[in-house]
Amino acid sequence: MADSGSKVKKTPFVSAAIEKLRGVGMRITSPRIAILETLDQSDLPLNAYALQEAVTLTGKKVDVVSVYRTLKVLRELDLVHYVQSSDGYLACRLEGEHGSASEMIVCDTCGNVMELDIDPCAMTDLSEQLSSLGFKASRITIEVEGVCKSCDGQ
Amino acid sequence: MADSGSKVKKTPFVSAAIEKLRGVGMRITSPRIAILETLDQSDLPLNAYALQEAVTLTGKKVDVVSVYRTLKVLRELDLVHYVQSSDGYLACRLEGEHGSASEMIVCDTCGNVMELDIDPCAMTDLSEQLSSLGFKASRITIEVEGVCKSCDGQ
DNA sequence: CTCGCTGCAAAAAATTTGCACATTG
DNA sequence: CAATGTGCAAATTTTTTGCAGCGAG
Repeated sequence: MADSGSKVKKTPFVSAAIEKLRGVGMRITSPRIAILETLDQSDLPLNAYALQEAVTLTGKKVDVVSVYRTLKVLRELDLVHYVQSSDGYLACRLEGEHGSASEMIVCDTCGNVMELDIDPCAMTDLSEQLSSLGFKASRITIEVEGVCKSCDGQ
Repeated sequence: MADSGSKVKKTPFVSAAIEKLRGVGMRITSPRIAILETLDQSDLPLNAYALQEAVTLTGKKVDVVSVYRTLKVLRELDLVHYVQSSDGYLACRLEGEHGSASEMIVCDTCGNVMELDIDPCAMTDLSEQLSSLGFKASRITIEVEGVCKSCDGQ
């Protein structure tokens, strides 16, 4: 019984993640589903302990160790992004579009993170410089900190 | 006596850093100089313990605690960049040019890091999207992982 | 059934804090 | 001299590891 809330229909992120896990031959377990769902419902990046706590609030229970192990897997599958400035992981909802690239803007005030949908490989100035250096990029991370529109008017 | 090696003339990075520290009213102490010089001579990013070890190799001695405290200061003054993929700090040699922006390419093979000299605020695609979102950026970090030219031919 | 995943206990590593003493400016 | 910064000890926090038992496929 690795069913989270029984016949709750999964969100796009969770179903995609499950597919991806299955595709790689990993098992779909209840702790993993709980973690995916919790990540999916969080606006803010969560680190291992915060994630465990958040899962606990939903009534389920996961060991921090499993959170660590699961986060490691999710990161490898590009299902979550690590957000440096918030020290936490965020569900990657644009998954599949830009491969292992992540571009996000993080509001220092409200902490909200928004993924950008620029393809970094297509960013003229950047890719130009990369190719002139003969550098073969395999992963690009762009993190912009600042103040978002709604927080701007204080 | 906060003189590192007596009358050794400081490299641009170290002198600039000292100036910046002085400008903010911070003291120029020997542990700090040792840390700055060690960072300056390292091609690879160093974390607190690696940095302490590296300083020790030069004959000087610093407590890890001081390394942590100093790194914190240097980070605040934008004198070092944190490199996510290597989990370490790197002397910021392009300092002053792009303010609190950092763009670097990290070779997964040799670990070398090179700073790019693109001004992210001028990256057309990026700044366009930021302004259309009404986001006021205060710090931009771009990290590109991949394989550098010299490592490419294996 | 079997192998992967989980929880628990515990070890190891990383980071922080308090405080007396040393040093810089 | 008066802050500031340093080292040392120790507390905390974070992350990793080993292993027996459960559960997904």
